Amino acid sequence: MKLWSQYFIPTLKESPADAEIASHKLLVRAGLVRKLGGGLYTYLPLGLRVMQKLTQICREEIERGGGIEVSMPHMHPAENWRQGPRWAAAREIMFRADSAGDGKRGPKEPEWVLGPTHEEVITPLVRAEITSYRDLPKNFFQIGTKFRNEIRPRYGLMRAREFVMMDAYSFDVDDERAIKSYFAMKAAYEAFFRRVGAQAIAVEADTGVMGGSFSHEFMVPAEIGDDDVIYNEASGYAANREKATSALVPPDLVDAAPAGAVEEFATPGVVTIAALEAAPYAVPADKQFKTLVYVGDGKPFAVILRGCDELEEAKLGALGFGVFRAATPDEIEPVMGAKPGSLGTVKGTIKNAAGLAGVFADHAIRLIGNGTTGANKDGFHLRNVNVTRDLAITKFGDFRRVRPGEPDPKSGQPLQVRRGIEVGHIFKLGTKYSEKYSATFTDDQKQQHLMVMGCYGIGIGRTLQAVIEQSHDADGIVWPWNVAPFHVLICVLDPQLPEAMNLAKKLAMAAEQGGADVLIDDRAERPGVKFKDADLIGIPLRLTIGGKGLKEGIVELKWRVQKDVAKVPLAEADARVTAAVAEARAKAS
RNA sequence: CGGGGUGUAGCUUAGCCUGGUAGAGCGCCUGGUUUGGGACCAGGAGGUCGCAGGUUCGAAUCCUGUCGCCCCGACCA
Repeated sequence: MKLWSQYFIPTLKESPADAEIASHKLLVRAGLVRKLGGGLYTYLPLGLRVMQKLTQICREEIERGGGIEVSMPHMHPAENWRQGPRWAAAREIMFRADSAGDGKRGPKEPEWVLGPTHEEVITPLVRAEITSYRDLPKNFFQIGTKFRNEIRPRYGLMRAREFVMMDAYSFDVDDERAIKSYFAMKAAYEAFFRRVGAQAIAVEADTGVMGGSFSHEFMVPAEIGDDDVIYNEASGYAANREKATSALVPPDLVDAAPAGAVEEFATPGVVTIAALEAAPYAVPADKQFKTLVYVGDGKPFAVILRGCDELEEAKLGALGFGVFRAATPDEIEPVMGAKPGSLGTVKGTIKNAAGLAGVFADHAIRLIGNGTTGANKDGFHLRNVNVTRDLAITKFGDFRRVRPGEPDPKSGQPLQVRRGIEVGHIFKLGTKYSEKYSATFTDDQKQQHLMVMGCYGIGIGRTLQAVIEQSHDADGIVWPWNVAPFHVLICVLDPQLPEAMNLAKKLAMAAEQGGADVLIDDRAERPGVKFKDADLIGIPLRLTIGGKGLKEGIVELKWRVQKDVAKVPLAEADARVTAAVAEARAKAS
């Protein structure tokens, strides 16, 4: 039981100037957090209590899913990362943690980094400690602070530089068991989000810099989300935009017959899809081959799409380059023979074909038939271009961005889009890390094998904010029971009356007996202030004790989610409170 | 990192264009009247106008630089 007057809940009437979205405003107004700097937040008592509840529920569910809790350092020797598979890509988001020193030490390579996740720590640990198949599987997890140098922290806790995350790492003897571990974690995530009152859906996702073979993201649908979820309600298909695909190209597609030989024609000044669509050329965008040049691990490569399609850059990750980026015009010309706008991949037209790491074609270009593409000669294009006959293609793949309305790959129904907040992510990693760190075990045939890994993350702070985003009204937060900082708020309107405070404490004890956390508002404030604050901080159950009610012989009982107030005779108050708490707990479990 | 915006009291802000005593509301302190949905009256404290330089008789205001913060883009839990 806490007394408001002796606690610390600094609520605000006005929204802070730097908050844009509802949940961010409420985080600050309800006294949950205060900002230190961009993406850095102090958790005030109320915010901390919610974090602790989220953490405990997370711990329980991950343990139920097979997790074993550990705690790894936040600061890592950079050497661990240099040995790992993603130093080049990951160092971008890492903070160095050098000695503050006196400035006389001279510049050095970073000696330590602040951990953005912990594959680079757990894998060497497991390598050293686990060598036998008898000790597998193992799944280690921790709940703690992560550091990422986000280019743009945003929306309060939504994208922070320092944030609390549950991260877990599974080690298995083979792929099949690893998939089992993966789905055990998926089930644990579903249980976690259900218990904390967040409606999160699992969607297929890109593996990104983590690497690995497949993954799911857990998304909380919200307008302010950073990610697009592509889905079809009926078929159950749901994927992150970066991963989403569609059944645009029928599996039984037969390539159109060539209409004639490839033919060059002059297109002075035409360097865009739109310009080629216009008169006098009049080539529809879906009959154009669009050629983009990227640089992967230092070497250029080409990507071909239909003119009407957009590249989904994240899908290039499937090509296996450590890092990649769009090539600059200066890098393109020496290889292709022309500037962007006149590029193509017709055999024999590429100036230095050997200089390319490959030509990767999106499946959808097969829909083009006799199309048009750049001649690798500024001011010229080629027509009657056919995919199989004419183009130099290393490999086909899915590189285009899907559009709403396209057929869903599961059922052929039209796809839809909605925004979501990514609150969790699970990856089946495979052996990417175990290989680098030689994390092997001996099987019962005395054979050495690489451990098969998975890794898993839940953004605890982000989940907190997602819950608020999903559960609030015009007056404030509406906490789900299981994560509410307190379950019961007893508003004592006349705290100077001893009988009022005595009753409050008696009811508080009854509620606590029933397993509720209780806050008593004993401040010498006017009732209006107390009610406004009560709604703002969103405690699920409110009891009101006033001098007026006491004369009538009643206390009031009100749920945050409901409008109506129940007047409870004093004689029944204990029992009613106990019953209400029991009912809420039962509903929430 | 590219584009846009912004920085004035603990918080929300006016003033800046057109240079001349820095103003309000909330909050805070004192006293009084109030007391069931953010009370009222009286009094009071609190600001080197982000920082540095420049122009000027004079700069919150104009100029340059710099730092912080916010938003849009690429990235992530």
